[in-house]
Amino acid sequence: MKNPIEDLVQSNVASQTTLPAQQSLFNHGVKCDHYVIVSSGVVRVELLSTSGQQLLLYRIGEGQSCVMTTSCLLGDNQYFAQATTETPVKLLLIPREKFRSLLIESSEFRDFVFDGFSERLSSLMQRTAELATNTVDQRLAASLLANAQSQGKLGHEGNGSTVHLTHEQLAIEIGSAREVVSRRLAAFEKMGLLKRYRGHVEILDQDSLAKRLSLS
Amino acid sequence: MKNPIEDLVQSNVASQTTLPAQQSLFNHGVKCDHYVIVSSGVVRVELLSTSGQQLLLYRIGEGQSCVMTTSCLLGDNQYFAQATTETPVKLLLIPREKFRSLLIESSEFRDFVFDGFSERLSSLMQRTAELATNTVDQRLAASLLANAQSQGKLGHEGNGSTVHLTHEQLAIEIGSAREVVSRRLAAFEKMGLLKRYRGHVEILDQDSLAKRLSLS
DNA sequence: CACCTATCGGTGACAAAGTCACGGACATCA
DNA sequence: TGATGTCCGTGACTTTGTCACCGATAGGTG
Repeated sequence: MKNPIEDLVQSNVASQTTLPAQQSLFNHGVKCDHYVIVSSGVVRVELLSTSGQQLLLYRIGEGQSCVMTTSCLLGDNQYFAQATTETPVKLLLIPREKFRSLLIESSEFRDFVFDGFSERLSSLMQRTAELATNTVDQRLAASLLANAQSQGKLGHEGNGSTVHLTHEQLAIEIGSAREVVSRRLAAFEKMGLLKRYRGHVEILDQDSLAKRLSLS
Repeated sequence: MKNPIEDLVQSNVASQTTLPAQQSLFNHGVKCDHYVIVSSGVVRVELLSTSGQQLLLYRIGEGQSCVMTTSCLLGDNQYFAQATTETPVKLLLIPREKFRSLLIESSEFRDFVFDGFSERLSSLMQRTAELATNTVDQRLAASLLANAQSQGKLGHEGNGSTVHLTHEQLAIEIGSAREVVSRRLAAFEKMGLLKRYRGHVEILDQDSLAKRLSLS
């Protein structure tokens, strides 16, 4: 399905904004009176409990809409989640009234909005399932593989890759605690799967790591 | 917000079906080519993992739509969840084509559909937050209070109430294991908060139970 | 009634994960 | 060359989950 974003920009229906990285969305004028689409960059949505715990719920990538604000547009549901920019982000803003008329006029836009809801719901359920079902080892291995950036150093050492996340960040990623991640990483290192450094992890054996996803 | 269901029934746009309790929705002809609304009764949606674990995600009550099938209508997302009737259930079915045209013609219907999505998303996030944040004791106490049915026996004993759930069911409800629930209930009984019986729990001290929701 | 069977719940032993309280290592910057 | 803040390691402990097994109870059925 094609998203109708470019059309909107060209026809001046949507206005654009830019935000730097590490900014909270809801403290910066992006209120609930606009429909919001991320046109470039990544926004992370995470829960934060009263005790300061964090848990990553999902990310909003390029071309995806911020469902939370959409909900605000339509119902009056309260959310406990916080949205933060992970990278510099460009946003498309569509005023509430324009949003409503677009829903009526454009079947493509309607499908786009529904699809956003549908995908979010699906990914949230999937995430919940992973958290409830999989062990810390499995989730950690999955996160390492997902965040691995291959380091093709001039065709040399084709299997090496690095994860540029702190233990703290990995813990939020997989819904666990920093200490637990540290210990499991230490165990993985002892098995020769990876090497630990300050601020990043070097993955040595992707295949063995991948086997941990499903097994035992 | 008023839902436009009655209109739909009267105008013969929606067809009705009835299902008994404890039936899986997806094995009974309710396929993804209809938009589904629960007009009476309760449907529970739960995850089930490969190892047979269960986890209650949410319930669909009267006047609410089944978002999962809605998603199926629009996108092609896969779900790992299973929907089961908890009580006898009446369903309204709207064929896919009629659903699409309703979305265009009726702003009320459109709002209703969006609201369904929005509520689900909200409740799912809330549920995830509870599971991730609260302890077993807190969730158990909350579930007991939520499922307590007051037993006003002719104005006598105004504080007594009963929860007609097995330990197993309570465990699914709060996302824990049967044994854990048994042990925590035993502890609660030792504190004089409740009394255990086969198949149900009698709550003696609601106030003290309520205090466990937030504290320590 | 006696028996069978399925469900329900209790329990011990253990494993996995989370929490608390440290302290040390490293980087950055004045 | 401190001073500070972030990152990580670790021990001790609590909470929660898992496994294996058992007895108790309810509801049939001959």
